[in-house]
Amino acid sequence: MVRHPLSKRANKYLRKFKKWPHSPYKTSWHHNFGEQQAMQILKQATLHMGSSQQPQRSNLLSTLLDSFKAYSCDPTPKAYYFVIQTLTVTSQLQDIPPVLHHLEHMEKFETPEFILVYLIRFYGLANRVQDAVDLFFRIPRFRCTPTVCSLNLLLSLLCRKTECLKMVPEILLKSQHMNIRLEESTFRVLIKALCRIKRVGYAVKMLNCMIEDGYGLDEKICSLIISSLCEQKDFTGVEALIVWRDMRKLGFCPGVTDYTNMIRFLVKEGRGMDALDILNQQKADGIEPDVVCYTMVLSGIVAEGEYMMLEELFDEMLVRGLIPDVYTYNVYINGLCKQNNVDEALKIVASMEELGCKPNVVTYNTLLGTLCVEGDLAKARGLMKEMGFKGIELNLHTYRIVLDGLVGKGEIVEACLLLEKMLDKCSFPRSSTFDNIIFQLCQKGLIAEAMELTKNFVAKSFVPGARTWLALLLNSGSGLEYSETTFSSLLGRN
DNA sequence: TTAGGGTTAG
Repeated sequence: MVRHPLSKRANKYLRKFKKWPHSPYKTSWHHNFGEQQAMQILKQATLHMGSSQQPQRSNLLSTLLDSFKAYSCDPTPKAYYFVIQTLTVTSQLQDIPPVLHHLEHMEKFETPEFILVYLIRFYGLANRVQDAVDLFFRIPRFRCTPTVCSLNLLLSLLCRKTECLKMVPEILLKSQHMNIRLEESTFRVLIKALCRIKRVGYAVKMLNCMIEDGYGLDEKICSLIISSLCEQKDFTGVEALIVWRDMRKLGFCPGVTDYTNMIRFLVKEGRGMDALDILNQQKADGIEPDVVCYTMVLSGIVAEGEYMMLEELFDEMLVRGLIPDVYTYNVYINGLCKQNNVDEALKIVASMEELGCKPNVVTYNTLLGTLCVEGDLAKARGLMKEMGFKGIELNLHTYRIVLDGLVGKGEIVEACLLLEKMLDKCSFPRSSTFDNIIFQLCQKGLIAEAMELTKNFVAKSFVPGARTWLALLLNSGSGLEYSETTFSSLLGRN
């Protein structure tokens, strides 16, 4: 049986034929249904737009308006958002202004900020910074109250590019007229940008301004400044120490990460004793430094040649109950080696093994380095054998250290054997070392061997230095009698 | 809570 819903014979008890006034629920349902249908049409239109041979450009706004009109509904913010998203994703940027114009002049609803935030972000990331700025200032015209979200977004976009930074002060000033209250997050955006463009001094000034404005000291911002300046390559240790001191004066209580960042930075800058000072501050503040902090400071102290302090600090660490690991021992052993005290260093290796801490390739490289510089090749050979027994693989450093030791002592045959092992592993010597070996081979009249070695290394894309070519040329029987210096100047190298 | 830290270079 076919039912005719509108037939007069329809069951009068059916809800839709009741003669009650429309309930708000029913109206709302109808309304929602209409909006959903309109959205559906809109979405289908975009699907066709993508697949059609001739894309119906600039029709998306009309489709939006028509589809809602067909269901007697007003276009919703959601529909506008959909249109704007589609236009950005499909790069139809020229169609965005009419949509915004319509949204501004023809609609009545308060445009949700996230729609404008979306577009501002899109413009910013698409290198249309001016469009982003214009849209930001236009926000109130969409009956939308701009918040710090939009402001932070715009500022972070501007801060991405050095050339846009000059716009920041104006934006900040105008945002005050737009009644946007700056928040700590805003300062964080700005301070981050300042740190990135290496204006940490200004970042600190801004921090001072925040405090003067009654914001209270923000530990997160302080940490951000510390970590940012520690990442800067051309920031000096002295500058870092000044910032650190100033922030502490403002009442900053550094956390373990801040201490670690600072110590690492100072050590890298070659300021081991300043790093030690920071470590002492850390202890005084009741924050226990761990093995890693101690190891960093120890290495800084070794680099500065403060060996007395090395002993003292190593002992202090043990007294505090910290257990040194292989990194710590390696630093300590390096300190002993720097004092040419290899015997004591070897004792430490033995004792660390007793304590269950296995020496590694770095431990051995450190020892080998000193032995090779001292010219004690017998002990160096012994250590290499030991590495073999213990299954510690030689790495590039090991080869280069030992190779230099052999060359330095004129052990050219052994050096060549090691070079061949390196060749097998594609580990290349420093070109100066290689040049030296070739030079010495040639001097001994082993021209064919020198040629062969060079050929094999060059075949693996190794680039010898000028002295190799010079030695081979001078000894290749070409009859050339240029002096070595003439060749060097011809090749532009020494 | 986790990661971070160590060796060469005339």
